[in-house]
Amino acid sequence: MTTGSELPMALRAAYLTLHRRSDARFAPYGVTADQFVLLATLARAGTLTQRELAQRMPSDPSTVRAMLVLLEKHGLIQRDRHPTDSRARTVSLTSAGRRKFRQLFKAGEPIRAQMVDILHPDEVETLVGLLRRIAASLNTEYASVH
Amino acid sequence: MTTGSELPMALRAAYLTLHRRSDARFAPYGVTADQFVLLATLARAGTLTQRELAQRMPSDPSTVRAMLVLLEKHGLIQRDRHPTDSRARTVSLTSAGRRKFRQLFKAGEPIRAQMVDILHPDEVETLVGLLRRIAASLNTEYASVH
DNA sequence: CTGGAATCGTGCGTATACGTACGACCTTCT
DNA sequence: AGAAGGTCGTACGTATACGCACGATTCCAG
Repeated sequence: MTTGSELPMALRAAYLTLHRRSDARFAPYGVTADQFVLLATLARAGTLTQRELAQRMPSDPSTVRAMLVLLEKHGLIQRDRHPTDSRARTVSLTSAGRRKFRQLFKAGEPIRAQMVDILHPDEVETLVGLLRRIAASLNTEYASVH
Repeated sequence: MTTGSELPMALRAAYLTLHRRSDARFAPYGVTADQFVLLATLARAGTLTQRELAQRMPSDPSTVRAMLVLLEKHGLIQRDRHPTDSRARTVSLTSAGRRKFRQLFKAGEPIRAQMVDILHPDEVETLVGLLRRIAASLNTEYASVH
């Protein structure tokens, strides 16, 4: 209400709605919304360690691992030993993964378009900027009194 | 990138960051961020059916049910038979639930404040408005060609 | 007032989101 | 070199987020 709850609630509602729609949209391809995010991140970056991938999603490393195990089983990504750091594993798309990503990107187009169409171009830019400021701020522990 | 992916990604990043921070903040009270949302919704509305509660969160009814089973076990909410509709069950906070909610609301204050402090008041209003338009739009199936 | 459609809650299966603890390995400092 | 401390991935447990199918009930059309 008159409290500061409106922003968090609106953020939650918007995200969950987007997530539901995306899941439904990608389901016929046997892929989830979050898997799409992972594939998109890899498509952009090429090869990453699991850690780097998790940071860019952004998601927890242990969550990403579970997703990778699944996606590897489905043949969309591959994990190899890191050339110099034998703790790490590198992750990249297979050619099947690249192909699948292109399909998904097309399939998702209507949703992205719908989000953008109801806003003016300026508003999109504003919104993205505000969201990024929020995320950046919430990632810092906000040095309290000491 | 230059595609429409920025908005969905920024929305995802902002929400997940908020969710992590909130979870960490509420953990000492034995409550999750989503449970807080549920309690807050009940605190505002009083008594609701499970269905109505799910719509307002907004979450899936089966998700809400699982949360209610947990919260009931913890003594924070109670479920009773609906007076006129014997299919439905009504949900409301117990007095322990109301007490807990007041604590949580205070505990969450710094996070809400942090979100608002880095924005001008106008920006907060703008952001909430934009998020609501997005959510509303994505909830409608966007009548395609026919 | 009766038979079909819609609605409520439940149960089950899968995927995500974390936190935490662990072993293996790298790095750095002495 | 050797020890201390950090980092990488893994494994496990819990909570959410759904979809789907089911039985029970209510609602509505005829």
